[in-house]
Amino acid sequence: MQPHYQPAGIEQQLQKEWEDKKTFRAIDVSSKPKYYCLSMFPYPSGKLHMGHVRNYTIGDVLSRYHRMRGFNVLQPMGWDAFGLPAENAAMANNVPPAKWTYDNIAYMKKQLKSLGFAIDWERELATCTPQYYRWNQWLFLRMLEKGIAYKKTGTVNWDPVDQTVLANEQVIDGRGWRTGALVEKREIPMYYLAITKYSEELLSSLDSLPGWPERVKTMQVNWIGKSFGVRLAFPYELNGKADKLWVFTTRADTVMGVTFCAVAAEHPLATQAAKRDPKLAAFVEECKRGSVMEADIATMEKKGMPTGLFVSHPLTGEKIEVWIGNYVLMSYGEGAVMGVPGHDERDFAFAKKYGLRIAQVIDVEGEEYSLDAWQPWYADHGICVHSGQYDGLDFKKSVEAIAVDLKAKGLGDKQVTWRLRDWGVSRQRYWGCPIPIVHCASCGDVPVPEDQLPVVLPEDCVPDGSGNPLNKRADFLNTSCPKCGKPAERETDTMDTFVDSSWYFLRYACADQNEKMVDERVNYWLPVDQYIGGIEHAILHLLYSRFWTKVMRDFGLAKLDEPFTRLLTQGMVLNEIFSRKSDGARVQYFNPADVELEFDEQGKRTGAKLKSDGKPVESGGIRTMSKSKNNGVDPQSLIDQYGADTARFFMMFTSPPEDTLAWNDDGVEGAYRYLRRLWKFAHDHHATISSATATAATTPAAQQGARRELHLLLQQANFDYERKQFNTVASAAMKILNLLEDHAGPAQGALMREGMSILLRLLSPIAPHIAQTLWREFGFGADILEGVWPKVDEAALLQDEIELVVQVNGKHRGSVRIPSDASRDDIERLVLENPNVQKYIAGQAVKKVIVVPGRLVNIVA
RNA sequence: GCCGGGAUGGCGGAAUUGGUAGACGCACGGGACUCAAAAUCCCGCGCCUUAAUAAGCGUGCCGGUUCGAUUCCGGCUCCCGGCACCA
Repeated sequence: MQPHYQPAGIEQQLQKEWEDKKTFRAIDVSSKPKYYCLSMFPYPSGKLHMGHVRNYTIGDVLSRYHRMRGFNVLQPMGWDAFGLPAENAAMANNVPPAKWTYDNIAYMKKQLKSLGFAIDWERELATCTPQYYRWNQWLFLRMLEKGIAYKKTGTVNWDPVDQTVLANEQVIDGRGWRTGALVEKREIPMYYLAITKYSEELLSSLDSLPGWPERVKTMQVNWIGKSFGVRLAFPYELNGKADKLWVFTTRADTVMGVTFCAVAAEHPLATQAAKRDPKLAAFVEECKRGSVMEADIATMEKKGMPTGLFVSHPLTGEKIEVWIGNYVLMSYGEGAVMGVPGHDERDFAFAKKYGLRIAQVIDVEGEEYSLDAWQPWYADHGICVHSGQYDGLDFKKSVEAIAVDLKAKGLGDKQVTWRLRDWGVSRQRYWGCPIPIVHCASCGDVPVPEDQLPVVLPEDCVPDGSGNPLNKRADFLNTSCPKCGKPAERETDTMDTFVDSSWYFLRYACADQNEKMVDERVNYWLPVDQYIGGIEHAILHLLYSRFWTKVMRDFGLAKLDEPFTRLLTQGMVLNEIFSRKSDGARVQYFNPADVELEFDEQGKRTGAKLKSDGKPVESGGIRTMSKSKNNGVDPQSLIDQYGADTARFFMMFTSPPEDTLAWNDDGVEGAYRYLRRLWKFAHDHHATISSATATAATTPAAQQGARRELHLLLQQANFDYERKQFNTVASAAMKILNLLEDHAGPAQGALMREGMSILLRLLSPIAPHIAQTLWREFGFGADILEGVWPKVDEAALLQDEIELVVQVNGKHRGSVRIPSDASRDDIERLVLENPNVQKYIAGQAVKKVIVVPGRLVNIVA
């Protein structure tokens, strides 16, 4: 045995052995219970980042732990390989996205292997290969047949200079990222998937997921946003024609307080009004500027203009003026809202700004209404006032009565609405899955017949930032109409990459299946028993995957209602952002590795400067690691310097999996030191440990305390493995080594051997290379993965005497040793006799004695 | 702005979920070993008064419930994630 810990050698050797023996190949059927452990697949951005290392180490710990617990484990890996960054890299380096992507995959795969993950690489997939994305196309066409996929117009960010559609990420402060031009909204035809048809089930089946974090389920519930309200109409007459302006409200009880209506700039009424008035036309144009992002719209200054058009209040007949409002979204509800400034904060601000009438129609007992300033209670449910026949009714009753009256007039009814919108999947981009549609002058939009799939994406295009290069590719573009045979053009939009990631977990079950999208093996492996990924995916990816799974179920492709039984949402890995404003407006970002921090004597931060020039840099907060802010940390140097086990052990030890982690590698040395100490201990006591035999019955009295400690630590580690709190598992492993070091020696061989065998197995999921190597060195067995998981010896935990904490009036005042079988009366007597207790009671009458068995006694005086 | 989450020593975090706050580790200080350094080992390490013992304060802030609150409730502050075309 080597006297010193040399991770590079043992790690490479074991990784090769695992590969040669196909140790982690998942068997499609087994008598063992199956455990499908899946980490979210990476986007091949170039190199692994810290978030990947964290994510895949958590997944690997769970996979190895369950394997040792007797499960048939599947842990696959693949590549979410389509996406925008490949096009950006292509523009920057003049390399086709395909080459860039495949090169990155090769490099990152090597990195993953060097971390020793127990992955079944035979099931690897990449979403940019036709073997994968042909099934996106196939299912899309089936959705089209069933009406789940359909076409309508949608709003996009438009860069007027580059003449191209921009992603939200490419809009910075309302301007195109490359041109700096003011971004415009533009309406274009797109394909949508009718996820809203599944709203009810997506909401209700969250209850069937006890293995999901409550916070994720809450976010999904709010996102789906089921609300009960009333859809109502304001009749009007325009150019001699009668029509109705429809709105939706969850606060029909406030309808008597309507003093205006507001419509979106894209609303037909706004369009008509703009034709009559150039000022309105200019305002409509202004509203159409800016990004389509909800966060931008919600925080921008609320502006409006009156159209001059009046509608009638559906209940009172009062004339109500229609405004155009920049805050009204065409894509939500009816594209129009009723304005109740008395009881809606946004409407209140709007009315104040434009001098519109504000009317109180709801009263809350004990509160005073004033028109001067908004009070939060104005938005509360209360009793109707100044509302004619509805006066005195509460929220529920007034909504009911108002809905009945509206219905009688044919001007509205109760309605359930959802915040969830249908999923727009068209992207005006090259590096994605082609939408399998042909546009024919005579037949219109014609689906590509199944036997002509896949529509293959040419892999040699280099985008230049001005639109989709597929539009310039004659060999892709030109085809013949599948219906009439005449020349026609292919659709050049590609699919949202969320489509690719919405079903890859099903494909892993049968990645070698080339005749079908999936086969019967999905019904063995699915649902995923444990899914692990970043909390940033709590809504979109997880919701789309749930939807897509339900569609596949309804098409008879898989027998499952939900794809992921248990979900672990890993916290983000953050790092500080350092920047400096250089000449002009451009901000320059510096990697934290190149920045030196300054501290005062108390260790408080006083400043930061760039190492290269010694001049100060500004801190821009602590955010998720990203290329654009240059605050990423490359994990490779960590692996190269310390080895995979140290990187893995440190990552697990430094923080619980679900916590946000502000990056700091100060503890890496400690993790490495621990593994070195473990190796040295194993080396120094090799003979003692190898030759000893242990049974509980033969533990000498002097060692019983240590053995009790050992089994308590095992108990805690088992508990923490089950609740997935791996930082304290690592901590238990450290405590066990501390314990063994305190009890080392030939006379304690049995204890050392038992302790070492427990320690190695506990450590094995986290630091598999060193655990496996030492396992063999001691002759515990050929493969620790086949070892039986250690069991707590309950007999070892028993003790004759226990220590009880003593409190007087809730304050800690010492402790007493008592026999572990002492009765309540005995305890009270012993404690009250205690001199220290007597001192603090100081003659006062004892009112109450609280005994928490095995823990403490509190004397209330 | 809306939705979700978080805040505990100089730092990462622990406290088996209402019962000894600060386990384990990092950093730091002191010592041993060494010609010296590294590595290693030993001791100390929340704040405050104290020579020590001992006491008081202390889990972002304000208030509440309780014999007892990091944990439960109400109200704030700051930070992080998401907001439908980053993935």
